[in-house]
Amino acid sequence: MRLSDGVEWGVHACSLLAVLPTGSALPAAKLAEFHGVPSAYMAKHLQSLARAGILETVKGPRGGYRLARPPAAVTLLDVVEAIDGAEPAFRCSEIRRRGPAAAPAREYRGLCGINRAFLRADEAWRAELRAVTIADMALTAARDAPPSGVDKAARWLREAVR
Amino acid sequence: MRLSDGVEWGVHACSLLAVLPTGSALPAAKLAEFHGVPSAYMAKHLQSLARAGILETVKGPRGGYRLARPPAAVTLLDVVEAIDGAEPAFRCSEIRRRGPAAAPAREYRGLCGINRAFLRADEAWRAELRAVTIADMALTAARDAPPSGVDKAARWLREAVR
DNA sequence: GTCCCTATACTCGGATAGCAAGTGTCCGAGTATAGGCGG
DNA sequence: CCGCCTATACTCGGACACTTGCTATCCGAGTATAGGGAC
Repeated sequence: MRLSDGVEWGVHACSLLAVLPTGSALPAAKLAEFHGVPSAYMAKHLQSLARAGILETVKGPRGGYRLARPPAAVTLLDVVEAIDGAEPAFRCSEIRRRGPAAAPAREYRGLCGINRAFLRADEAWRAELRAVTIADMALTAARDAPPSGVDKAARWLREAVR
Repeated sequence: MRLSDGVEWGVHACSLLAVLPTGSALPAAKLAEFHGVPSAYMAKHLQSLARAGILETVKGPRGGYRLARPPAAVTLLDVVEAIDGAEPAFRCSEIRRRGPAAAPAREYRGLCGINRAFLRADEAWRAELRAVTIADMALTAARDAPPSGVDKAARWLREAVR
């Protein structure tokens, strides 16, 4: 089981957009450059985020992406589901209804017990991600990063958003 | 993000092995037949479970697989990690250290905040799966299944383990 | 009748193809801007 | 000097190859068993 790399990029991108001056936007190419990742692929994931209503797009010159909501109103789960999809990791194929011991399908009531257990685990995972917001991530990143890094980032941002 | 299908098969297989008479074993082909899945592929996952010490193998005629521990001592997490691997779903590629705002690598102390958040979620997921055992699953399956299905399964098992 | 030996058939185990989803890239559609032109 | 128009360049957006890892399968190595033969 592996989460798409795009999720990591998406969270980082949103965290950077969270500290953007109000009203301004950052194009995909700049976001990719800042994180040192391929521009075209970053753009793909930003599109997913925009489609999900997390980012809003500004077209034309001086356009780009910006957060569509306050950073504190965007959870990690929002980003994960936008990029990776909202389906649970465990997908029950109802194999209990197959094989020689199977009963008629209509006699099975409720979900398979195994499925229920995995859905509970999935919900616990989601709850944890729902409790963390992009605002938290931006703050943590600023707090944890080396001072020289924060400084360079601020300088770069001023130049990029010009 | 998607969990391997083999995990579902593995849990079902272990649940069936949990109700096996003590000392007997069930070959991969029979386990596959019972669940209506391809025999060779089921065998592959059973091998993973055996390698992880969850199942033990009995070679030769009347051989097969059986649980290596009491069903209550095998958790869903054990099965998941045996088949799907134990690595966390989110893998941090440290992109914070790349790009124009990066500081020298040695200045970064501790894990990336985003990574920490995802690891917390991962741990919550694991804790939930660690709390459920194969014994629970076998019991639940027997309780939830239609009576006719339980009956057919018992009959089939008696015949298969012969 | 009992013990031993051998051939058998059945089991697991790892090495081998096929396929789907994620990874990475490109070019076209649309638009705010900047400059030039006319009034 | 001011307002309008047009051309421009910059942006996103979806459609197109490629690679990795999961899916599915096969045949070989090893062993408990069952049957036959000797004592």
